[in-house]
Amino acid sequence: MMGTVRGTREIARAAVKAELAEVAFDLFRRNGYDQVTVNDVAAAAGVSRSTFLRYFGSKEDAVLSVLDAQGRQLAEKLRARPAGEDDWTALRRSFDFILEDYRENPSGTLALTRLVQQTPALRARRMEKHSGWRPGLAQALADRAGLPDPPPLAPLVRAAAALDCLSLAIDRWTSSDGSLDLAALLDEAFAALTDR
Amino acid sequence: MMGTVRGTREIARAAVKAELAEVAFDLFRRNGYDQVTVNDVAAAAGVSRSTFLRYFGSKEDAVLSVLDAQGRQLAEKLRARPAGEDDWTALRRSFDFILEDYRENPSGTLALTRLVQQTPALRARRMEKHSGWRPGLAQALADRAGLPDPPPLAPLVRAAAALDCLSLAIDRWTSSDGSLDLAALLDEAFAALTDR
DNA sequence: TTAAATATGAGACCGAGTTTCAGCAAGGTG
DNA sequence: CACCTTGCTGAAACTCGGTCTCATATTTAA
Repeated sequence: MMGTVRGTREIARAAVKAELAEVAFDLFRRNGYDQVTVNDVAAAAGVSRSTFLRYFGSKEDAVLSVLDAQGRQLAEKLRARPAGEDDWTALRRSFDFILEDYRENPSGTLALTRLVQQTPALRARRMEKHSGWRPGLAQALADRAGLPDPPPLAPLVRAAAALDCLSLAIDRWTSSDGSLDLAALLDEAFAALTDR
Repeated sequence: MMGTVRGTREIARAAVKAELAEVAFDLFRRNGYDQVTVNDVAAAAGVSRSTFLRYFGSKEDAVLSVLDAQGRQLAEKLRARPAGEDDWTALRRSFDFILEDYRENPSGTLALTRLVQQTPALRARRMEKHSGWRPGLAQALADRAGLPDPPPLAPLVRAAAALDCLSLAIDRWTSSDGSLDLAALLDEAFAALTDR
């Protein structure tokens, strides 16, 4: 399977979007999410309100649009796990690529997760995105197990629980200011599910 | 421990609130949540917009304020479970009182869960409420197990996973138009967690 | 060069939610 | 009975996020 072909147009769009996201994030972090209006961000980025809202469907997405790619990758990673592996191990291992981001850039990710944690609107939106990942992950689990369509409750429940482990581990890591080991926290969370 | 003393004032307030909720629900169900404005509901209930928004902090809460009581009761029920019981059984059993509502009034609960399922804003708000229940349930589990403060990840993870079971089972039951057995679905969901 | 597609900006518009203020009914006190 | 306090209500102004429309570039393709 080939990577998606991206014209110069698309690349330019992505660059602008990244720029806007960074401007927005800096403002939010400095002055607080609720204190900064969409107008403020647009003005700071030298762009109109309309344009800003065309790049991000909502104010929250200026912070959380990174998660969209993560969700897609996550389903891929899960499908790439060896066939014999049990659900919990497969789910846990498919999270590894996310942990890399946190390991490579702790200060950046910490700033972001802190902002999310402090802002109810962002917390809620993150949960929505996570819950949007559930069907894809559940389908991946069902396919791996050769389950009939439509899949029963079990894979959905496991996907949901695993995603909870991820968010809860990240939240705890954030609360510790990054001093705890995120991978260990995630293992601990999964253990709470698999140990009797 | 005695029940809370409620003056006539409080009772009147509760009655008005219930009346408003019903008017709102009927309108939402008939015309769709997004098509009905807060003004519409207020007018239909013969009350001002201000008053409506004083009773319910938000439009969503006109539908979902019932969950607030459920959350409080849930923590109580969990604390009332026998000491020796394992976490999963205690969590599962503490959900029983919720299932009673569904058994007693299937058509009403079906209409409500359908509305919630069809409306992204309501789905999101329900998730927020559920996630707000997690700390209370986790604390109850930690207290039962005699865990030190602050509780580790495990009880939080288990509370979250159990609540996912509840929502997923209810959603599946709703999708089946109430034809499946909700208690069996909930058992099935929990089994996906406890079975290896 | 021309024509079609695409990105931007501007402004009107809608609806949720907050805040302020004024009126009003109920209940207690002298 | 008159008085005053307390709390509920309605009206209106305001902020802000999000949608929609239209006009105007700017680019790409033919």
